[in-house]
Amino acid sequence: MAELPDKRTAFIDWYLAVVEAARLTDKRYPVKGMNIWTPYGFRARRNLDAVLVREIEATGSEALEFPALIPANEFAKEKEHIKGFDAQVYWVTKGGLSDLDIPLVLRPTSETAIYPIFAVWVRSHRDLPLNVYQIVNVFRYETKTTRPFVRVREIHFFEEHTCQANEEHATERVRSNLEAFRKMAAAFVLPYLPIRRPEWDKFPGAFYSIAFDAPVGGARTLQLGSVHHYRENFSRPYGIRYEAADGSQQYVHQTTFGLSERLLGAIVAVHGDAKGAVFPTAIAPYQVVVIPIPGTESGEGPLKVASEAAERLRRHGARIHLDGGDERPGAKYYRWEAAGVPLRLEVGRREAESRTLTAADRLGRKGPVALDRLEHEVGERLAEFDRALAERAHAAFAASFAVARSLAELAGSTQVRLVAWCGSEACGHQIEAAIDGALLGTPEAPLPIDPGATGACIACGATDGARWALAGQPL
RNA sequence: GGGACUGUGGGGUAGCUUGGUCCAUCCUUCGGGGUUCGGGACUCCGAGACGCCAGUUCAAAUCUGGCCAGUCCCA
Repeated sequence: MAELPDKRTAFIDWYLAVVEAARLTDKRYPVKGMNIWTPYGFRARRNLDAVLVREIEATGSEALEFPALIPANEFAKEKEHIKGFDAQVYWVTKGGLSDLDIPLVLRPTSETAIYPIFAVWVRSHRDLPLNVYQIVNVFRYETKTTRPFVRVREIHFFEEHTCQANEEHATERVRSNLEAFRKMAAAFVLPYLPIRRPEWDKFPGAFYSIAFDAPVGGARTLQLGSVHHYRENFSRPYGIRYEAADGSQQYVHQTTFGLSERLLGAIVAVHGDAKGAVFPTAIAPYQVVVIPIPGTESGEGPLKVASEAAERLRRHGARIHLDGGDERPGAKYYRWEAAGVPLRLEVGRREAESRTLTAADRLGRKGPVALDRLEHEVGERLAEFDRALAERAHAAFAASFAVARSLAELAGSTQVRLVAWCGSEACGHQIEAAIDGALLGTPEAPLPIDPGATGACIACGATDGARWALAGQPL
């Protein structure tokens, strides 16, 4: 079996090889940017979605689902939004053999599908807040190279859409989303930084956008998701108004919160190593794989003990796989390590006789597990694995940032850079050119390193209004 | 939108410059047999490909054109 490419020097090749070796998708579907979710990959996706659902519903949001097709005239109502998505929509222009009177857009995101209906639903201040989300597929005609999970044309999309009584409440909703994402990211063991995007890079039609960026090696970053404050930018064109307590008519202020399977890509990119993927237990398709080692003369002992252990753990609620195939044990170890399974339990003659299994976690720690205390000890080892994974990820996170004091210093960056920025678009673009990437924006949370005093804008030298911003190379 | 490059079994490849030695190489994968069995076993048998359509030629994986698909660079 071939070695994986080196993660540090050939990141993209490594990433593609890991996705392939872990068997998360099948990329052979003959439409660009549309991958097949294999049973194993689908399990990961389902676990991921479960976390999203749990955390968003904890904030009082309700699931619903809108249709996938949007009439062209509704799609065109908000000018900035259209400009932003025009070039990447798929059109449905025919029904059977005849042309449609009104062409339909296959949703690239669902504002324009949902908001005409919000206008009907929202009548009174008593209808507010309206917090709903859906998990659906959206379609974007990406022109750049597509990559599994990270840049696809059929996106598995989580989108929350809300209506609030006023700007303050909408700001409050944004905060609540940031907090919900903090909990989601904890389950994924993904360190990230919430960053307010610069004006020219906010969501088309938004008042402002806050994105979650994770460093994934070198100066590269991956946007994990985003939260947007729309103010009245959509409620005006779509006529989403309510009658306030004082009898006046008011436009709602809206927010959205978007996430996708990119999170899975980030989990692979951040945690993966030279052996393949590494899944945190919350997402792992299988949390434990049990491998019986029959041996030549050990009889049925190992097999019986292995299935007993698997059955008990399954009843206990663990996601478990018993690998009873007739490959040699070593081949199975490699396979499940590449697949990112957190914990492996080995059952050979020795284990069967002593009723003590051998556990090996994906980070390389090994030790005995008494069959008597199986559920408890496996639970502890999984928790310990998550802790160690978090520690490793946070160490890498902290090491991913460095201050740059001049534009020249940005060239060839091997870290995400903190730069002093005056806030002007012209300077922003100079910074982007210097790092051959993007000015990600200004942090919305404490920085992972202490950069000291801001000083002067790295591009124009102005000291007035200069603040810390982040620059990197988005994947 | 402009340009460059690339398409060979399920995956990765050799062959292409200079057409014939190719009913296409090697690794992997898959099916079957035997020996094995605590970190990717060995061996034997078998399966599986020249992106599509035209053209040039006695002869095309190889040359030409168009199409399709993909990759990279520039806007």
